[in-house]
Amino acid sequence: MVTIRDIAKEAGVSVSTVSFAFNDSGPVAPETKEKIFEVIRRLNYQPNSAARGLAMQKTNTVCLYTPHPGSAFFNFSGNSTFSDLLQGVGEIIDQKSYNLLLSWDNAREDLPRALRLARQQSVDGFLFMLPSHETDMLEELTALAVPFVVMGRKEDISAVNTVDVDNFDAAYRNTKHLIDLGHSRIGFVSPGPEEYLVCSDRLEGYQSALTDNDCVQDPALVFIGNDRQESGYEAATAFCSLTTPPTAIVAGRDVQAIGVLQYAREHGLRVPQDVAIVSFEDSALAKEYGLTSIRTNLYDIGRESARLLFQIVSRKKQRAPQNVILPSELVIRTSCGATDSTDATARSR
Amino acid sequence: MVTIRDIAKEAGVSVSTVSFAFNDSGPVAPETKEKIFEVIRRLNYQPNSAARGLAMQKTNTVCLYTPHPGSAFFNFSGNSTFSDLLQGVGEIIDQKSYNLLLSWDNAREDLPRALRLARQQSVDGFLFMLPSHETDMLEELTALAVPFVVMGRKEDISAVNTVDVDNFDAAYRNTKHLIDLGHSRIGFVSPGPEEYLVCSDRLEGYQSALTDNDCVQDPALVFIGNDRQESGYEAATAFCSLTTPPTAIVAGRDVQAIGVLQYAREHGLRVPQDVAIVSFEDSALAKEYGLTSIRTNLYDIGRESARLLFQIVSRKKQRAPQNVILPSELVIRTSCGATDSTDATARSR
DNA sequence: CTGAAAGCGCTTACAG
DNA sequence: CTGAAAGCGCTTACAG
Repeated sequence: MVTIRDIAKEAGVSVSTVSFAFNDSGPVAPETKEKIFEVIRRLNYQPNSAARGLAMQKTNTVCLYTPHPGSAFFNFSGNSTFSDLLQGVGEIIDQKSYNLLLSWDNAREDLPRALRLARQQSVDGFLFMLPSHETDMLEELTALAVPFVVMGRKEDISAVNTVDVDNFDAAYRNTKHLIDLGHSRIGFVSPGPEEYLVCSDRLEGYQSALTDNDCVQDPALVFIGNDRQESGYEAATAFCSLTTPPTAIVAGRDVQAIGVLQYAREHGLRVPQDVAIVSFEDSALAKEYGLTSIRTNLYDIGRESARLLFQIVSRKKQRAPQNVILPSELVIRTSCGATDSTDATARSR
Repeated sequence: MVTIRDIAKEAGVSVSTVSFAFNDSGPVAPETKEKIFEVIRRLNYQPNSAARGLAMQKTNTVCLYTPHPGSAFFNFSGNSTFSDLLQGVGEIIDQKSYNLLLSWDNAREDLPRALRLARQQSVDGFLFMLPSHETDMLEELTALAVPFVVMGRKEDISAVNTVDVDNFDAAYRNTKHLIDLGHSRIGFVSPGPEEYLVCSDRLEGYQSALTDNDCVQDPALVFIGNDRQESGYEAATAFCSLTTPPTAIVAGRDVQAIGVLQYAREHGLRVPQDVAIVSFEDSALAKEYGLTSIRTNLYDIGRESARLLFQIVSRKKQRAPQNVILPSELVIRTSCGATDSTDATARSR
């Protein structure tokens, strides 16, 4: 491989001059600079990143830390989760010309991978996509003064940087919206297992809205779903087998809402007249099926997290951690009955 | 951060001895070693990766190079593509304790990102997930003697290392299977745009099977679909509006097959009696819906590619490139009519 | 504007 | 078995 010395020799200048020219970090005479760049281009020179990193104490790469790729969480919010998130993160990474290290925990190892990477100074910062708390790790990272931001939790561990949509609030608003439309018996489909913060937050938001508005809190009206359309269908089946079925359903994610719609269609239930539906995500599906849904975009979370991380990385001195709450927007369509609705099921496909 | 000198000082030995002990790369007296490790543990020492990389000329990271995260290709084979692939790659990466750099092309830059990374010696090798040929880049990489393997193409550019399932063969067998069952008018739903090798290979396999067996080749029987269930539904709609609809359909991917099933159910067509269906992927969906499908697992491709890459990376001298073709298996279920079929639509949900 | 030199934190012959 | 020293390829004060 071609090194800076090769360039210096070929251009007849010193190594430092080449460095100054290449990085535009020192005064170099125009003609000298020109000559140097001619050689650089001719030899396809690129500075060795390890050498540069060592000298500058900087890697130019950030680590996106996720649960194991095979885990359910990885694909958590439906089809596009991770790729949406990645797109948001990638946009900023691109912009900054950084590298992205993708890492996850390895059961075989004692030391969390992120900690090792931090101690090795392999990356300049971390973006965490954590299914649950890992307080110890985050504390050590803080102690080491390694920049990081946690994505997708609303917990006010105000000691760390976080970016999230307020899932509690989103669920609260979703539910409240149905209540305002006159519903009081409302079913809830959890987007996934309760261990996930997203899920418990949404559940709690739903419950609080009910409580605050003196509505029934029936455990039979809560169904733990997953990322498959089927789970929405199953939830609807369960709800409708009750003596008093709910008149409205809060689906934890758009695919589940589709499952509910399917059930409704197959069983001659009109939406929203017989059952009103609201959902989360506002994915392409929501648009297609006329679902009222709350926009909780992982793309935004990815982008804002990355932005925040770069802010921290580039700051010299420590600052108080930031807790970014992304606005979520209730997008009203036909499935909830708030508009002078054409029947949503009629849209079929 | 704690350096090797800190350890040496604290343990009262030289820096080289610490290095020998830590890496088990030289003779160290047992007591010395013990003392050293005590200090290492106490101070949470991990060698600086840039320094180590510079000294050893090795980064311990490989790059998974993909189209831009936002691109359609990224999510190409349906829901789980990338995460499946990643799981396969991740498994091997974990095993080798390597790092994974995720990279993609940036429209704003002239130089392909992979080339820059290679020249910078930022990674030890590449895993390419390319939608199309990038011959120039691959050639320079070869010239630079940078190890890489290309995933997901069957082109016999035998000059580079590749890993793929034989999509042509898979489509051929899928189609032949239907022909053997007595069908001669067979529709084909492309899994995506024809520019993608996967798609053109599958299309050609389908066409060859028809030609070899004297079946009709009707352009109206080829529908270009995408990664959505709807495209299967639309294909079925198009096919059934023909004067002579096909009696069997080769769906380019499982979700499309589901779309076809849905159409069949809604229009009272029995599967496989009225229309037989075969598909690709053998995803969880195929199992659930009793689809006959060809197993073309991206998990396998990821795993085998990573394995091959590590083989190359660890080899000292260059060897002739390998072209790995992964076996694909035709999994017969009820949708094709080969078994004494219970009606596949009856399974509904 | 330019260059010689120290230093980033490791590894690895080479002596002892 | 142990240590002093060179070297990996950069950057960056410091002199000139």
